[in-house]
Amino acid sequence: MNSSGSTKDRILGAAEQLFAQRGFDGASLRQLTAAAGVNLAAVNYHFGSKEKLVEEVFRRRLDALNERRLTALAKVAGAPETTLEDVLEAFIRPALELSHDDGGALFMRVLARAFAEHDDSLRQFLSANYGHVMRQFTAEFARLLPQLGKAELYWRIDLVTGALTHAMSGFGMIQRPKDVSERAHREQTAQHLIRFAVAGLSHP
Amino acid sequence: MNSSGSTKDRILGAAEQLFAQRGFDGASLRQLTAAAGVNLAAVNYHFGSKEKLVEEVFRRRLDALNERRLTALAKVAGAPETTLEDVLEAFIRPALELSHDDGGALFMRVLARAFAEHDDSLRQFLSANYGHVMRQFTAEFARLLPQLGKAELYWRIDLVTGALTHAMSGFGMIQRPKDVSERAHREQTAQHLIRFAVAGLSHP
DNA sequence: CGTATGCTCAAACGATCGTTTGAACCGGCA
DNA sequence: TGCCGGTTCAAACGATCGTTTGAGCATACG
Repeated sequence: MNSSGSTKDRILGAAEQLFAQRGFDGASLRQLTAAAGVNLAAVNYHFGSKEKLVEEVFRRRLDALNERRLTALAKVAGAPETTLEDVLEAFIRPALELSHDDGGALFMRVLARAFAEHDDSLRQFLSANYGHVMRQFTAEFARLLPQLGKAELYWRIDLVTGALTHAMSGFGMIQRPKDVSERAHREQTAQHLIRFAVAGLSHP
Repeated sequence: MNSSGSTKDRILGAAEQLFAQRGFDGASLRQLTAAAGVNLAAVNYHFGSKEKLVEEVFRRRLDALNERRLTALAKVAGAPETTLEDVLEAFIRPALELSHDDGGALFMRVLARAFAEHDDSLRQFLSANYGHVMRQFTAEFARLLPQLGKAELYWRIDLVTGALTHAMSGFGMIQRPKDVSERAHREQTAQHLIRFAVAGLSHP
């Protein structure tokens, strides 16, 4: 049972963990409030409903993540010397750094679940609030890969997105060996993902 | 309401559709049996429990899919003239053909959900029954990519798997244009996936 | 001090879940 | 015809779900 921070924060932390573990439907408010060490009614009091709580779990992480992504992108977008690697770094590194924050790694699993669940209201919420981020990155990819048709570019971005989502949500078998520091492992992971994405985007 | 075939088949068909649509937890037996046009108690009578029904949904499709994958792999495995494309064809084409069977496309979504849901008993079932397929493909990839270390190879296979799962479950934006025949679109899709996977696996 | 406000609490609400029950129905065989 | 194993049926079971209620508590302000 978590007992630090405000009631709202304790609920959000426990929600992140249980949503990653059992899904949005699978995690009940009773399990969740018990894990957070708060009363059952606290969720509806502070968030209004379970669905609003789900949205708040996303908002808390995605606001920070996407701001960092767009900041990094703005530093390289449009510049003549910018490479594909630069843009991919702007997209990938903020996510890997988030994975290092406490609870951040769990959130990537929650995010992957959101992709898998075809819940319409959740997808609408994500698209409405964060769709512009993907659009900006796509525009920069299009600039750097002028030889690709629109359909071809979308295909490749779609496949790269799938690979990154899969990898960053930790479903894969890749785990940090004990003799590698966390910082070094993150660097290795970034290199793997970026080189893979470059190959997938720019192959002939 | 579906009203063709045996009760068991009607249940399996409706289950595939509703599991893809709302997830394993999200689809209730009451919705499911209503869609199949059978009595609520029929699921427990024919399958024993909801969990066993889930396993049977997987078994029905995966037995056929993996048999075709292994047959195709056996035709090229170990041969000196075999290319990476050949092995990837053996892996990808049976899945794309399955997507064409009635209900098969839905099943790929169900499969993607199984990846996203971290339900232990389901993962154990899949690993125990179909783990050998991935192992055989991995061995052949290792033979064709001798320059890659074990860790590097696993990384790349993991990323490619994520991309293919994502793409084949139809989460992406790629849809068949109206002026392209279904057969031609499947061929285009196969080419996209295979070229992408080759680039991701064999980049320098 | 008194009271207003924000929050927590145990308890209950109606709905829905997976599962079980026992009777009804059905075709084939003695 | 009469019975019998396999199947379907409506109904009910206890459990659990998200949500609501109203009393109780604490802190701050007049």
